[in-house]
Amino acid sequence: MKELENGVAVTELQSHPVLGHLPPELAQRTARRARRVSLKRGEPLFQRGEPARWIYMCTTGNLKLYRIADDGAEKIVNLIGPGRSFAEATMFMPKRVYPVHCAALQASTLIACDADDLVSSFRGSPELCFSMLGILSRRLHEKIGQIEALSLQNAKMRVAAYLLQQAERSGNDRIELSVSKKYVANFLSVQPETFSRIITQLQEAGIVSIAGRSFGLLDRDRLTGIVQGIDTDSDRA
Amino acid sequence: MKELENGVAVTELQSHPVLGHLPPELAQRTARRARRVSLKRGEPLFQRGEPARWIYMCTTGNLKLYRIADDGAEKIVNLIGPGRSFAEATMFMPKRVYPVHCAALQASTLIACDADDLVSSFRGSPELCFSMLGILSRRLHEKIGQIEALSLQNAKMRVAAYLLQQAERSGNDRIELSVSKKYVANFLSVQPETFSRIITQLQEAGIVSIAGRSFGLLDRDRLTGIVQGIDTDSDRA
DNA sequence: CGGGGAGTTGAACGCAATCAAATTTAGTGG
DNA sequence: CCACTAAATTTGATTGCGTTCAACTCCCCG
Repeated sequence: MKELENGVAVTELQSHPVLGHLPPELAQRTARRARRVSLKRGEPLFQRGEPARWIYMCTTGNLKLYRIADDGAEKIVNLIGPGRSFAEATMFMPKRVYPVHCAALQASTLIACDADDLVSSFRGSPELCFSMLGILSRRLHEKIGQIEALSLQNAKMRVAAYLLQQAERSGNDRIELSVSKKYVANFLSVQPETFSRIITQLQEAGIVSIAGRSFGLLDRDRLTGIVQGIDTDSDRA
Repeated sequence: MKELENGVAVTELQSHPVLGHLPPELAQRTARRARRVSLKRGEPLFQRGEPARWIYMCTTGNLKLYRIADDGAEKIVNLIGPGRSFAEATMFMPKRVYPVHCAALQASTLIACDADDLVSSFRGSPELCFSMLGILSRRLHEKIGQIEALSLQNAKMRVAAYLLQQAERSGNDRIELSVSKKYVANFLSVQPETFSRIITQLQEAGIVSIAGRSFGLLDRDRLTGIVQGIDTDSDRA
């Protein structure tokens, strides 16, 4: 991990989901105490259980937040891309440690903000607290969605739902995976082989087109149907 | 749903995870605007998507928070018993609606607090915000744990982990399910049949004793071993 | 007593994991 | 920029865990 110069431009904090709302003076101080961090591909940022001294925002690259089972198996809980912040929730936990591991999937750059300093900023500002409460409840909601998906949907449904979600995000019918299929598969709790089989199956059914990490949505309706359990394909010669 | 008299005793709010910290005057007002609600077995409290006008604390009985898939399958996201509060996160969501359904598993009584009123109380109090932030981050953490468990652990591991967790909670080696096995099974994302098979298997291996909804932990170490993937039983004649 | 839900047990099926291997792609160092 | 190596992806074959379907018992409560 390389820590570059201390301090970042105040304007850079503007795009932060939470810190964008800091009043000018606090934004100043926070920016001054912030650090820019750059990670090489595969390099870890922090370990689970480690004291959470910093909270982060990704500026370039991609990261994974993950857990490791006793047998060494890895489960990606979230994939983080540019503009996304993470680890803020640690600031408010009784035991202030990271609840997951974090590592870079590609060379990445981040902005790190001092947690202790921010906590004191929050103490004085109900507005800030509210935007943070909003973010946390949104994430909680998101996790409930993930749990539901894992429990009620089979692999094909989860993949279909993911593709729809990604298309939603980009606005058009093109999907560009920012990380390798292997990691997307893990995030969806599916083996890479299974993921591969499912997307080729979707391609053969004319529902999507695939070119490396680029996907094209050809038939959004049938994809929606799959998510809803109305699976009318794949059963042909 | 039966709504009894308006207002509850201030002392009752003391035991609330969040509202226990309200300053005296606010506690007064909140208690006055609160309602006591009683539900019959099976009766719904709210639906997913419904405007979240109230937040709740369970005083007696048991409730389920759940989602419903398109095919009608139900997934319990949380089981709520006496002393546990829920739905607070809705207060801070951009769209203030319940993200899950809620229904009573047994005749239950609850205390309902007015959400709008509370939000304004929070606006003035960073301390309250902080305790709420603490609760939400804790729940977020908890959900991450559930996701990890669903992805990395098989059915037997999840059951074993649940038993250990329940024993942890009660402090001794006795576990008393407060709801029927059916619901526990659903919460663990396992079919009732599978749950039944697993616990009889654990019983035959001498790891637990079962009497209805009462369990006794006979061999905590081997149970821990199962969670960690070191499964040395069940493979015998 | 009778009805219904809860729980258990048995049998068969099917989805997705696992194992194995071939092929393509991406990353790295010279 | 090329060559080399490691990683990613795909395809095929096989296995097994947990679901599903079905039948039966138990027990609580009306």
